[in-house]
Order: sequence, then structure tokens, then C-alpha cells
Amino acid sequence: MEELIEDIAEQNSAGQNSGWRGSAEVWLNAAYDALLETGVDGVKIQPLAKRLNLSRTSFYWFFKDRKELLGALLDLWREKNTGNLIKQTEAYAETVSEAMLNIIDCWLMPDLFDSRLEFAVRSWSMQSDDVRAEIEKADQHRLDALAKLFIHFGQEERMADVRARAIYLVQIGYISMKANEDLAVRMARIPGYVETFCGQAPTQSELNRFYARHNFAP
Amino acid sequence: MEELIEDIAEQNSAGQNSGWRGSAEVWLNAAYDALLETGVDGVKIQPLAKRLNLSRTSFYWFFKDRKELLGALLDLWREKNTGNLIKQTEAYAETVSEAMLNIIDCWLMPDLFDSRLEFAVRSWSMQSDDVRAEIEKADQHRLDALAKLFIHFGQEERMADVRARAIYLVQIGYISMKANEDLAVRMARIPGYVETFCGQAPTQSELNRFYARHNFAP
DNA sequence: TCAGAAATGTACAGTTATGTCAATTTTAAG
DNA sequence: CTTAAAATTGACATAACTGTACATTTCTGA
Repeated sequence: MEELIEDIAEQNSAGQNSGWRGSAEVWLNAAYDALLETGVDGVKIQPLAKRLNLSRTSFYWFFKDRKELLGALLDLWREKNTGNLIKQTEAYAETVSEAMLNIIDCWLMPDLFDSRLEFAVRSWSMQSDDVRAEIEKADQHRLDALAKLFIHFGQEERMADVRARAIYLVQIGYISMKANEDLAVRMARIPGYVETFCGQAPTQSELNRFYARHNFAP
Repeated sequence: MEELIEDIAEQNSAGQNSGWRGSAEVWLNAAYDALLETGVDGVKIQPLAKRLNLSRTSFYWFFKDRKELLGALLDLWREKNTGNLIKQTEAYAETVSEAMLNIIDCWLMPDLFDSRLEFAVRSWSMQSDDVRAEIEKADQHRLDALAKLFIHFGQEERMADVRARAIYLVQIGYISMKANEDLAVRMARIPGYVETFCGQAPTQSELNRFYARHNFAP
């Protein structure tokens, strides 16, 4: 599995068209799209082959079976979402409110946190105990990192736990609403969220820095 | 569809064993269980028949087809969750914090809010635009009712919106974690949540009343 | 007790998926 | 241009599931 991801990265960066139509990457990308569009049960070899205009059986050149493909998808999720979120909890910040805004970056930048993938994987967990266990681990990691942040800024432990949950769960819940709001609407709520989550409103200069990095003019 | 639910309710309250092994109710219950355990894709006639020890085709006496069964499941969800949540926003309360605790009742009483069903339906929405539209409607209803509550207690509109989202989305997110924590752990967080959500800690007497109705001794 | 309604079951026809195998085509490298 | 590896393909063997038609059983009430 690890090798697979490396192979794909290699192929990616090299960008050399191998001449063949198929590749592990092509199949994995198609699987990723299907996962996001219709959930795990949409990730089926036959439909993917149709989309790719490839023979169904050619899939088995790159993957042992469907299970291995699903494993690769889960790897993708693991690497992407949890890693970046934890990085953001460690970003430089002088105040709690600034730290909050660093976290909120994840919810606004698809590169930092792939929320459609997150939702798809959480839905998937209904059918697979493996996936469920992975998610449980991820939630624990993420919540711990967030609580640590609040403690760093002087919150008492119990309240740090509650607030870590608040900022994290609001986002997980938001994902599940699949709201399709434009940036301005979402931005308008940010100061209120920061105040709610850490009991302290962000300063104007903190907000300005935040808006700037999101190319947003209030 | 409406008739179906009435029929079932009738049969329920009457409690008269009709002598037949199958009934719309029996199939719907089995479908409900399957939906909660493995998601929509687990709701298949053949497996349900096996579980019920009935011939697969006997299903078609009660339902036109699988689609109709799924429709009945969605009806079930619609009636149950949104209705009760909105009722709770209208419950008697003298302070914001008391009102918060009334809402939190939903998250602790399975009769008021079926969170496993909620999660299953949200996952289902990946595969069905109909379901997705229903959920969107439900979210709007619920958020409006919650915002109205905050406005009633003097919150300014923008902040009411943010706080309605906070209390609602934290719960939707929590559901998606499928945490299996015991009551004491969850109860310990309640005062912190109330303080975070409405910026005002609950009084001891409010908490006592809350604990009492959940049969909880702190 | 016996007709007819309610429910069940069997047989059939069709669809969609999975994975293996051997044959074939395509490509890159010498 | 040849050749061996890499990739593609169609044929085959299975398995689950859906829904329809029709025959059969089981219950209920006159």
C-alpha cells in the first residue's frame, strides 16, 4: 500500500506520459471521484472501467482486487486530512484568537482539509469496522492536538476539552450539511465563531491578516 | 406512504397479532435495523427476507418495490427527528442557559432524537438527490428554530445565527464520531458546552433540574 | 365449514457485479 | 527490427440481487 502511494507520487511529479492508457493512478483517481460522488458503494470496478474507457479486467493488472483499491483510498485520506490539521494547530500564533483563525484555515482551504473526502470516509465507516477504527484514531489525534492548543493559551483542562470539541465538531457537522454557501456568507460568521469558541473576539489586525491570506475583501 | 405509517401505528397500538408472520411493519423494522447497521446499501430485500425467515418475494405483497420501502424509511426519519427538536426549542425556559439544557435533552434522549438514524440518512444522501433535498430542508428548519430561540433571549441576529449553528453542528458532528462514551463523561462536558454556546454558565439549580430528568447523580 | 381475502412460496428471466485465465496488443529498450 | 516486459482484452465461471407470474397455503368471517 505504501509503495503504491509512492509509485503514484513518482509518476505524478515526473509527469511522464507512459504511453499506456491505464495506471494505478488513473484507477485510483477514478475511484476517488466515485467515492466523493456516491460513496463507497459507488466504487465498483465495472463502472470505473466504463468511465475510463478501459476493459474492466485491466484493473487487475494494477490492483489485486477491489479491497486493495479501497485500502489505497483510505491511505489517501489518512495522509491528507489528519496530517494537515495537526500542522495547523502548531502554526505560529500570539493569541488564542489568532490560533483559532489558523485552524479555520483548514475549513476554507481544500488543500489543507478535503471535507468531501472526510464525509465520504465517515459514511463508509458504517460498513467497515476497519474504517471505523481509523476514524476513531483520527478523531482522537485531532481533538488532542486542539485541546493542547487551548491549554497552551492558558485554558483550564476541562474547558480546553470542551472548546476543542466545539471547534472540531462544528466543522465535522458543517461538512455533513454539505452547505453550498459562498465565501462571503461563511466569512461573515468567522468573527462570531472565534468569539464563541475561545471566549475572546479576534482583533481587527488578526482578522485582516486572515482575510488577506484568503484573498477576501470584507 | 402516509397511509403506510398510519397503518403501522394502528397495528402497533392495537398490538393484535394478526397470525401472519409478515407485515409492512415487520419489513420496515427490519429495513430500519439494516439502515442503522450498514447504511442504505444494506437495505436489500433478499437479506431482509433471510433475517425474517420469509420468502424474499413475499415482500412484494406489502411494498411495490424497494424504492417504496426506502421512501417509508425516509418518512420515518422526517417525522421523528425534526419534529421533536423543534418542540424542544419551544419548551419553557426562564434563561438562555435553561433553554440550552432543553435542547441538550435531545442529544441525550433517544426518544427525542434518533442519532443513529440521523447519521444513516445523512450518509444515504450521498446517493440520492431526494434525500439530500430533504436533509437540506430539515437543517434549515432546525437552525431557524434554534436561532429564533437565541433572538428571543436578546441575542443580536448575527450572533444568534452563529450560536444556533454551534449548538446544532456540534451535535451533528458528535453523531458522526459515533463515540461510545458513557453518561458520566458526556454529562461532565455539559456545563462547559452551555457556557460556550450561550456565553453564560448555567446556574446550579438549572443543572440540578437537568440532572434530575436524566436520572443522573453528579 | 367453506369461500374469498391475505399472505407465502416457487420458478423464471434479467441485471450487475466479481475475479481468473489465456491470448493478444502495445510499448520501450537494446 | 526484435524482443521481452507491460498493459489490454474477451471468454468463462460465479454470485447477489431485483422483479413478475402463477400456484399454494393460511387465516377470517359469514
